[in-house]
Amino acid sequence: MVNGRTPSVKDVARSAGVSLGTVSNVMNRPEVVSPTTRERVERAMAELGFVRNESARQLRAGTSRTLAYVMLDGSNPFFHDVAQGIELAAEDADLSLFICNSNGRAEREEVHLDRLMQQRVQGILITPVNPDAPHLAEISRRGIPVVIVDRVGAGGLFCSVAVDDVLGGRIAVEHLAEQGHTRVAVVGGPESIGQVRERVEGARQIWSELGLPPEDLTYLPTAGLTVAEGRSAGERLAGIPARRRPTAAFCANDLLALGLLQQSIGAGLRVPEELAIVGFDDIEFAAAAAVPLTSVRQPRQELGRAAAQLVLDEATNPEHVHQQPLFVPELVARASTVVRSRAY
Amino acid sequence: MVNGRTPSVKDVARSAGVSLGTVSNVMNRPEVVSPTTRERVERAMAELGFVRNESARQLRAGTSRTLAYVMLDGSNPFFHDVAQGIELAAEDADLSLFICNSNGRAEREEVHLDRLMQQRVQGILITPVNPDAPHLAEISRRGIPVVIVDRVGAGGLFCSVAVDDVLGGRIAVEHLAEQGHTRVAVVGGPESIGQVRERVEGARQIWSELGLPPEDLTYLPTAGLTVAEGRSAGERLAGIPARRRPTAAFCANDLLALGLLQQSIGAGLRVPEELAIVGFDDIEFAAAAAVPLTSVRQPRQELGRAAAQLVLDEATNPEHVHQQPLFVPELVARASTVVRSRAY
DNA sequence: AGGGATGTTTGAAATGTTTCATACGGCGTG
DNA sequence: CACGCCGTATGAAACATTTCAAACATCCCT
Repeated sequence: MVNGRTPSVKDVARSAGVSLGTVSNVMNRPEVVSPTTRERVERAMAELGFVRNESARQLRAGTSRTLAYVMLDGSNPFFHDVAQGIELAAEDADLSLFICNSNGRAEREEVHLDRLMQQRVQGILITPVNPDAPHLAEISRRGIPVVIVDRVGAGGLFCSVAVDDVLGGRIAVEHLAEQGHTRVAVVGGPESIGQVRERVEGARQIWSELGLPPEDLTYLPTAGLTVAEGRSAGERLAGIPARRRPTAAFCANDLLALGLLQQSIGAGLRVPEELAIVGFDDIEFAAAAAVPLTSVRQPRQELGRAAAQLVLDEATNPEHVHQQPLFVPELVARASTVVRSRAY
Repeated sequence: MVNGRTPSVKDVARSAGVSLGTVSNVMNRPEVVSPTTRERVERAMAELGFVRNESARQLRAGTSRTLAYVMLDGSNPFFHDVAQGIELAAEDADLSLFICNSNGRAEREEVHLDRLMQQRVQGILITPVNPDAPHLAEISRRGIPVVIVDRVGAGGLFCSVAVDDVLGGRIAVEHLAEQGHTRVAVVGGPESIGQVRERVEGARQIWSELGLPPEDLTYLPTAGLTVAEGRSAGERLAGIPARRRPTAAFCANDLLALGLLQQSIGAGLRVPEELAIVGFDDIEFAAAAAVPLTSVRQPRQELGRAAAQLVLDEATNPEHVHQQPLFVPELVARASTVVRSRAY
């Protein structure tokens, strides 16, 4: 604090009457320095208000102490739950977590990845706009561990942690069929989003396996996975004549489902009696909706935690081999599909 | 890429047949280098796959290119909207944003702040557990700009950006009184949270100014600002005999309000006829609830953006003076307080 | 007394940038 | 032809750490 400049190891060394190396040892290998000098150095640090300069440390040591997560959609609580899981794992490993948000835009994603490379982060977790984008492979080739979250990376190039989205679509629609529904809407889009494609695919699979006519599974495309899009899908649904209208809807995520739910109730439809609704992700607000939402649960935090562990393994274990664990989704039935007396 | 090591300016210089300084100039002052050499250098960079080492840059230049936001509660979408506003401002200034989450725990907050100091971030935005904590002042004294978000910093030590919480409490309860309610519950806690104290205070103020008897304003304390706590408050509310039970509730934030709404509807109460509900923050899920929630709106993104601008001003403008702008909250009336025919 | 062995401290080198004073090379002018 | 000027390019120093071989001190053992 002497002359405005923030003190460096050199200042601490001078003030404690030891050499540079000793100060460094106090910070990094306290066991090799004698208790008395260690204490002297520590006192000097406290007096001067010394704060280690992480840039210098990293430059010399060559290793950074941060992970990064690039999430796909900051307005979807699902991704924050994933981030929370990553954060917990990072905390255990004494690392910081840098959180970025691409908002679904490839060019934002690339800007963030560029910066992260410049920072030489230890590893990158990402829910990518497009898991096949060449820059991801490029980063990995450079030796920075990359783990894909909530998607399966193509060709085994990366580790990835995901839920079986096809299976998720299957169990959602199977549940609706079990409830006796024979006309079902599938709501989601755009199809450029892999998760959407697979969930819809799962719905179609089970529908045909159940021997139900394909024309009774109506696909309602949306321009995004937001509450507003859900409402708009609801309007389109309401426009279908009642006798042909689906009696149930499977939405590709919970935001859509919440929007659909709100619009339908507002339009006077009873849920689930006139329209049953299933979402996907099981975010906290699904259970908290006024008609609690049936949803396909992903283990959100666990997904993040597992991904973080993989990235750390890749960063530290020379014998690391890429893995692509698939979690099994689970249907959580609530009032939006089950008439009151039978719920729980 | 030659021998595994990532290439440095030196490698680029050698490969392009120029000196170190020239390569640096290409990156930092392209206008002083002749077009032909510039192009040669750029080609070399591309060929080698050069990525600038930010640690080294920062060490030498003394200035980092990141801001940080330490948020109070990662599970509340409100703070993510604030973060989004900060991010937009950071993007304009070509800075990265480091997002941390203290989860309301002072010791986590301190760990994060420590790390941020070590990184020598350009500025810190924070919604603190306790705005009077001495370490905040200490950081500021060291020359790192600190801006308090969503609270007013004590004693004008920092810049801060907030909404007038007392006023927010006033307009919420005034609105309920206008709707004819004469028994109102105020739901929120713990009182260690400043925002809660002030919102409750505002409610009390207007209640007494309206000449209503204090015993008809029931304070229902909660242990946190979560959906679950809102449900629990709902149970306690339902336990009050109908003729003494409040006919309206003002919740200290939207998560509480959503929980209360859900519990009440589940218990068969009609909203708003039997129980009117007002929340605070106006998060996106407030409007999306099955009974859209009346809420006191905070300009969430704007809050973040303004805070970022203040921190940047403090970081770059030597004549900076601390400011504490207070935004004016605004009541957004929806169906949870206004009977259908009158809503909008 | 000599010789390890052990435990602690030292000092210099190295990390990858940016900065800045200096050198260089033409070119127009006097 | 010498001079000064201007646009470019150079190279060494500086930034704050970590690392590591070497020096030093102490003690024990023969």
